[in-house]
Amino acid sequence: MELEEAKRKFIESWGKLGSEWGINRTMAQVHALLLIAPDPLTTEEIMEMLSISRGNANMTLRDLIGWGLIEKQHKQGERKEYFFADKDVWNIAKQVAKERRKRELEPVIKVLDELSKVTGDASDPEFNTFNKSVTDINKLAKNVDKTLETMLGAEESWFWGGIFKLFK
Amino acid sequence: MELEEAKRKFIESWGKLGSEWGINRTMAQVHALLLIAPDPLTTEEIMEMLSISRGNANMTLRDLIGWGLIEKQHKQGERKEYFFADKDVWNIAKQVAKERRKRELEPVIKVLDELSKVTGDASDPEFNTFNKSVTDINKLAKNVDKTLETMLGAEESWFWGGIFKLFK
DNA sequence: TTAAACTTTCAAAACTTTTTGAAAGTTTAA
DNA sequence: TTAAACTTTCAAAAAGTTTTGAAAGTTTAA
Repeated sequence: MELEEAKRKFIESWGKLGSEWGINRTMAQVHALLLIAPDPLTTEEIMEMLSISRGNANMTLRDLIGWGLIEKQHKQGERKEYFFADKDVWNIAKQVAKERRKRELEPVIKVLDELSKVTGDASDPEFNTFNKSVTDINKLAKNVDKTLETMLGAEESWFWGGIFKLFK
Repeated sequence: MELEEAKRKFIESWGKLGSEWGINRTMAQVHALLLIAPDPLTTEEIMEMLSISRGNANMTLRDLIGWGLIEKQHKQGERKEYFFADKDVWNIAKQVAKERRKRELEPVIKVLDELSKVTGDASDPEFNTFNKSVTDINKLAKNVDKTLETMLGAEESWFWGGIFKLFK
């Protein structure tokens, strides 16, 4: 396979993966483009390379900055803004996990805590089934939350070394 | 909060979480409904309780079976089919992780392996940046894959006990 | 067999999300 | 100041996804 084709394929695959994980396709594609770009790119270049509109490019770039995945760079003497991606894969994974934890896991835990408090007749199967499921899911969610917290605070070394060894 | 309200809230939250994670809202809601139902439910009951159409209910139930999250049950002397959810939260998590690994992670690793093979001029920054990113992501993806494999084969005990303790 | 009871399918409709592009806003050099 | 260079916004359009419901298919009891 030739480099240009490989780049296209990479951008396409990253986009598809993103959309399967609830991150919009364009956002993932712009991220992919910046990941393989040796130098920072301008909005103009990104629009052109992915055939997307100015508005779309702008919004997507802002979102990516919000996720902590890319940064702006000013080049002295230039008016344009340049964008570049953090290329450290461990940072990327950490950043995404951190954001999703905050945006999704935390609100769910809040609801589950409330629902765990509901009281009822211990001889009512409706109540018992509800209570058991909610309590169990709450435990799992909190466990995942704590695990993430610990992992996000950790250094990358153990990760690259392979967590999986711990579970053998 | 009163039980009926709590049930509604649980179904709603589970649905929202599902849609944020690329599982469709109705599917997650039907799953939630079955999770808190003490006894198996018929298609008819599910349609009614969630105000969805027969076609939608049928499709969703089949999908949930495909994900290994619910099962059919025949009641002797009855024509209707009853559905119930596996209530073991660890099984649910395992099942979802297993499916997503198969459906999403595996295809990505396949593409990354191909892209890692692309050769080029070691003095070309375009090639170098591409190669470094692809190789790193490939390593991460394989690491995650192996970790999942190990976790999925493991018993639940260490999970409920808290993985995070291992990383302190 | 038959027909009632139930399940499945699928094209069209409803809904949701994403994208566009023109207009408004902002910044900067002169 | 001014105007050129650039960024941001947002309502409307396009694209994508989910849902509906009627029709077709299947199973079973008699």
